[in-house]
Amino acid sequence: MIPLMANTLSNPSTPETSDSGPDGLAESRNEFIAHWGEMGSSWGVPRSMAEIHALLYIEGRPLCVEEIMGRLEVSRGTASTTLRTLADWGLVSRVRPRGERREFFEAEQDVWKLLSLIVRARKRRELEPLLAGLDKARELAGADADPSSEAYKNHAARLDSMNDALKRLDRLSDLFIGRNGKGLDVAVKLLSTISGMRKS
Amino acid sequence: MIPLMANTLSNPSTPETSDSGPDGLAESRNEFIAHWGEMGSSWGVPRSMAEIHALLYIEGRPLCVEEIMGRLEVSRGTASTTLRTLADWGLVSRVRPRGERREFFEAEQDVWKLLSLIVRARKRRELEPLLAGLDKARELAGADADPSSEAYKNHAARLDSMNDALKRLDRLSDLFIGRNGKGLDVAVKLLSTISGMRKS
DNA sequence: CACATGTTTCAATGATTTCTGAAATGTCAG
DNA sequence: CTGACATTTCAGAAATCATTGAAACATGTG
Repeated sequence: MIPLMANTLSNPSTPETSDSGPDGLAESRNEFIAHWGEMGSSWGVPRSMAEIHALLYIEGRPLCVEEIMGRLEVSRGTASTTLRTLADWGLVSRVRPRGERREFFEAEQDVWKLLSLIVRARKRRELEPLLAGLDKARELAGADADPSSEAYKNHAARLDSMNDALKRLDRLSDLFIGRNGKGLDVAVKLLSTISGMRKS
Repeated sequence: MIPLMANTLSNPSTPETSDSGPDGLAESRNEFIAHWGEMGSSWGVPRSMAEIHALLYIEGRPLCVEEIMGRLEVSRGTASTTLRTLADWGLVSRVRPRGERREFFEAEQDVWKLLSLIVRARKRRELEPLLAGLDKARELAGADADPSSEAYKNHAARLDSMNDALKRLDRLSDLFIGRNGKGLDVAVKLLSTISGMRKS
């Protein structure tokens, strides 16, 4: 909710974060990274991709590849590939400080925008192909079956109700994606109020 | 980057009619099973678990283990383990026809109920642990840091906004789960109307 | 009880995904 | 163009995850 974009782009070559002893902040960051990585891996996202993202998010400042590699103990190859993917998903952006040869990476800091980017990516890569697959299944069903048989009608009804539900989810995710990563905030707030008026 | 997957299920030879059985329904079922399996595997669900579920859903009738094994070419062990998991998630139920020794399995046919069961399971197994993890990270942050430092405040704000967003998602999923798999339908309808009222 | 039938478990195996590291490629300043 | 540095790529290695198959277990039956 609070704009956290106060990044210290000014002097990226000088590590300005604390490097002193036992640091609660560092512990806390590690905890966050570990949990985010865990979650990622149970949702089909490579653990180190989730970890790299978590690191960039929780640091809140642009990091170079070397720093990421060192912090998470991943290879250059993994870092490069993963950062490209994260950039493709729109979750991190590339930054080139003036007079700096290296590339830096910075994670989106607005959490709702973040979630909406994730939803958008998964919708496109998984939900939509599935819907297309259902259409194909629908066609195949009609190919040579007797359209008046019970079996056909039941089967078609199953495909249709699945299709219907997933199309609604698709629309729901459109809502989530929202125009400017803000409409979604509104939507969820509204939803919260709805939960109170449930009567069942 | 995206591996091509062989489709193990549908092996559509020539659409020649009047052979042994060019059954449009069967083709259609295979198509559905293949796509559902595909989706499952990109969401962290073992392909064969998704396939078994798809088979039970699309057949719409109780099947015994033998039939499942034969249809999807999986081992007895996989079938048993997977069916137990599906039953734990509430997605399939065990059925024992009278005078029948074998156990039969039947998938939930109400799609919204189905989705709400999935949401419920993932919420409990993944979202809630993550929220607990964030709490822990929050504590660690307070351990020895200077609570008035900029670094501390920014870090805490990041954890908080993440926590806040995920808690809302959690509540949103409660709404989805609804009482009897019906309140959720209402929720989605309401959501649809919301999408119309925001233009930005 | 002994048997027949059906189910579960789990170590071993197999398959797939992810990661590494070094070579190839790109970029830029002089 | 050359050299210094940065990034990407990708074949193979490693790690992870899913599956098998057979033995152990369960349950009902004569």
